[in-house]
Amino acid sequence: MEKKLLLLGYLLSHSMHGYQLNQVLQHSAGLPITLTKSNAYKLLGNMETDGWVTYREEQEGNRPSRRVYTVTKEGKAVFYRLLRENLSACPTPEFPAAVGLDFVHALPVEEAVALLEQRRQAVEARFQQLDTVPDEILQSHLTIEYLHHYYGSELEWLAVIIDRLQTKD
Amino acid sequence: MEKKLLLLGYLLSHSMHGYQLNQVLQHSAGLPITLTKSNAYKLLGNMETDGWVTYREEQEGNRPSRRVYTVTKEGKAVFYRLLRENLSACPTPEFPAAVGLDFVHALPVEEAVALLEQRRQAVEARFQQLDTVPDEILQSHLTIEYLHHYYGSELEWLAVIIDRLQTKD
DNA sequence: TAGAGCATGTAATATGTTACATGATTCC
DNA sequence: GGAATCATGTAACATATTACATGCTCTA
Repeated sequence: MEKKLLLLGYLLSHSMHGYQLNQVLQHSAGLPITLTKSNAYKLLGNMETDGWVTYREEQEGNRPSRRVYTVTKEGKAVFYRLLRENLSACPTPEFPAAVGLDFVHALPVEEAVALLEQRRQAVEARFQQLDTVPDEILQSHLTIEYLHHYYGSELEWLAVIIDRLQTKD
Repeated sequence: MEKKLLLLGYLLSHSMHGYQLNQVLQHSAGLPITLTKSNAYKLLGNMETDGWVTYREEQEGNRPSRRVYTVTKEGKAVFYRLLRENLSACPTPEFPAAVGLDFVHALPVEEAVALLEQRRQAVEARFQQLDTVPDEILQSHLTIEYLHHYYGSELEWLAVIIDRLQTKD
């Protein structure tokens, strides 16, 4: 449902066609969930069947025709319902990256440290990327600020853990 | 794959049957990913087919017989491969709960604040739960420490945001 | 004797990813 | 002339959840 909430939210502020949406989704590294191209198309199709959105066929010159989606009245109602649910509850986050942590001790300390150091760099890269987002965009996009905050605290934590592993050695 | 890594990791330290595993999974609120009962059974079945684990049928008294799973040599090799991958890379976390943040402004400020306040309490509850885990368990379970750290920083952030929304009013 | 616990699973459904298909247009 | 871009999607597969089925045992 969160993916539909995301789509409805975007479409409410600007009517868009699928391709355009995908560009938004791909180029912003600041998304809190994954949404792939083909899945976005499928979800748009589903929401259209359910009457949450409608589209009008549009064509610019001889370009392939495209479907510009607009949220219907029912869709808008659904959006508000989903939004309220999403804000008040706390759908549990998934941290696949944390699964290995419980088993670090299965590896020799130096190797574990080296691997985590690699990870630190990967996280650092993502953090930097979010760091370059201009302030005026940050203000209207709380999720980016959220992720920025998350990756920052992640980096701190990783440093602590790496350090702890090393000094225990 | 992370779920299989999780299962292999658990089974390497103690051979277990499915039911026992599920008890571990359910009662520890400190898991970084979701793993439901029927999915665990299915994954065990798959891993058995792939030769990563074997089981021996066991029976206590007249209780329903159970399958005690043990990791094979191949399974162990897979475990180490998955563990190295998991530690060095950083599979992106999913934050379904953050999706709504970008759209808070679609609601009247007071309502948004009230909803987020509700969320804060939900997060607080989870945090408290992790907070009661005794230190000796924390030490051998980095993921719990990880989640504890995460929910803590989440609470701080929520407080800041709620405050910001209110004072902008 | 009724209900909770033990122990396994299946069937139906939902959700999501990957790779592929199409065919025009624009840019180099 | 060839590659990238525009724009849509489908088919096959992978993954996961929900609800249900079974049948025994132990406890109140």
